[in-house]
Amino acid sequence: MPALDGDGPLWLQIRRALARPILDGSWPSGAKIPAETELTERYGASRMTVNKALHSLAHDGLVERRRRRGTLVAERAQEHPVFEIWDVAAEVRRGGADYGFTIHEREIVDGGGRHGGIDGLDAGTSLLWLLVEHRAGAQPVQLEQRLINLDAVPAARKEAFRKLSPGEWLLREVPWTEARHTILARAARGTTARLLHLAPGSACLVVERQTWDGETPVTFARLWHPGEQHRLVGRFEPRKY
Amino acid sequence: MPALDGDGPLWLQIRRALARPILDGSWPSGAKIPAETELTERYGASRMTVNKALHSLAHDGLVERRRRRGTLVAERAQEHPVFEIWDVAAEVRRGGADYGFTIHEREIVDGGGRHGGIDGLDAGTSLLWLLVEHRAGAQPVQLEQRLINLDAVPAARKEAFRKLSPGEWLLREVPWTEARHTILARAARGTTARLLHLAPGSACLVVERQTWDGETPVTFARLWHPGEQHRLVGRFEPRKY
DNA sequence: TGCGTGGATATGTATATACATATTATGGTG
DNA sequence: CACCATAATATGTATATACATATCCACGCA
Repeated sequence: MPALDGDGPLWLQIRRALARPILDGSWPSGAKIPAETELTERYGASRMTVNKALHSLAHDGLVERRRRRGTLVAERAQEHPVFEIWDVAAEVRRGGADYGFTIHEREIVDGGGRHGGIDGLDAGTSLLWLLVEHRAGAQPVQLEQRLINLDAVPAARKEAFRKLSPGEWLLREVPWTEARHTILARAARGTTARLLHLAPGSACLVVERQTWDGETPVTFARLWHPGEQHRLVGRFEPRKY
Repeated sequence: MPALDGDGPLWLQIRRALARPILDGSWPSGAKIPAETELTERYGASRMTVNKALHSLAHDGLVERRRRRGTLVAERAQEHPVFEIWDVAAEVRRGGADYGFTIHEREIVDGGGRHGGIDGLDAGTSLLWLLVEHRAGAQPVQLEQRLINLDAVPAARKEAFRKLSPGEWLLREVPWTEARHTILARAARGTTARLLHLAPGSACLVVERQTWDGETPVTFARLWHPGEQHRLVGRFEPRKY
C-alpha cells in the first residue's frame, strides 16, 4: 500500500495512495481495501477524513462500498480514466496488441494556414503541426491531427517524440486545468482515408480535444477512428438529483 | 428555493433541492447560491452536512466554489445531464426550436426477429419495437430504434406515447439502476438515410444505450444522428489521482 | 487619486463523537 | 442438520468545533 506524498489536502493524498494500485492493476477488481479503521491507523488520519477519500473514490466508480462487507475494487475500474484521457496507446496495450506510431508530417505553422488554428489564439501564433498514425500491430487504429501552442509549450519545438507519442508526451510534460471533448461522425477522404486503409467516404468517429492551462490554450487534437471498428463506451448510474 | 422532500439522507435532500432550480434553468449560470451558513439555518442542518451537498454538486460540475466569493452556478451546468441521459427533446428545446416526434413503426416482436434482441435476454422474450423520428422544427435530428422488454415494463404494451416520446416516458416511468452507452460512427443506408434526409452512405453518429434495473435488462435504444451536424460535448478537468 | 494593508467573510480541511443501518458471523434450539 | 435469533462489524449519516486560507473590501496614508 503506497505511502502518502505529502502534497495537498490529506484526504486527497489518501485518495491518490489508494487509486494508484487500483489503476495500475496491482489491486484487481474485487480486491478488498482495508477498512476505514485500519486506514485511520495506517495514515494517522481521523475516520471522517478516510471516509471522505473512500466516498470520493466510490463516487467516481473506482470502488464499491457496502455496509459490513467493506470496500472492494470495482469491476472495470481500470477503464474509467480512458473516458477522460482518451489515450490510444494504453487502450491498444490493454487489448493485448503491440502499439506503434508513425509521425507522417511535422511542421511549424501559424494559426492562419491550411491546418487551421487553435480556438482562442490569434492567427499569428506559432504552432507545431503533427500528423500521427497510431497502430495496433500493423493495423491503423487512429489518425491524429495535432496542433501545439509553442508559446505555451516551447519544449515541443525540439522534442523528437521518439519514445512517447505527442499525446503521451503532452499528458506527461504539460500541466493542464481543463479539456473539452467533442465527438462527431465524419466521412474519411483523401489522406485520412488512405492512412487508415479505408475506402473514401467511410464513416469515422472523430474526437476533437482542446486543452487549456488556465486561460491559455495548450493543444488541439482531432482523432480519427474507423467508425465500424471503434467504440466509445461509458457506464452510468442514475443521478442523485 | 425548493423545500426538502424528506426522502433519504439529509445531504442528498439538500443536494436535490439545490440541483433542481439549476437544471431547470431558474437559476442561470453565474447565479449566486446562498452561503453555507445561510443554508444551515434554512434547512436546519449542520454546516458539515450542507458542505457535503455543495461539495458533491461541485464535483459533478453543477456549481463552482471559491473561497470568499461563494458558490456560483457553473457555466453550461444545464448541459451536464445531457451527457448521461441523452434526451433529444430537452436539447432541441434548449436550442430554441420546436420539438416533435413521429412513431413510424410499432410492433410486438420476440428477441429472435430481424430487429435483433436485447443483450442478456433470451430470444423468446416479448419486446416492443419502435422506430421513432425526432425533429427540430421540420428538420429530422435523430432516428431512434428502440426495443423495450415487456416483461420488465408491461405498461409499455398499452402506452400510446402521445404526449411523451418513448424515451421520455421510459425515463419518467421506469426505474433503472445502470445504463451503458456505446458511441460509434456508421454510414446511414436505406430507411435510416431516407428518414434523416441524408444521401445513402452519409456518416452518422450512433449512440447505443442499454439500461438495466438491477439484473434485468429494461430497454435498448440505437440513436442515429447526422454526423456533420450533431456533436457530443464533454468538459473535463484533471483527475485527482 | 493611487496604493498598500488589514480586517471581514465564505469556503476548505481536519478532528472527535454519536448513533443508525445493512450484512455477515455466530451460536443456540428444535 | 436446518433454522432462527442475536451479536459483531464496517460503512452511512449527522453534529459541534477549530483552525486554515483565499479573496474581497474598506480604510488610511502618501
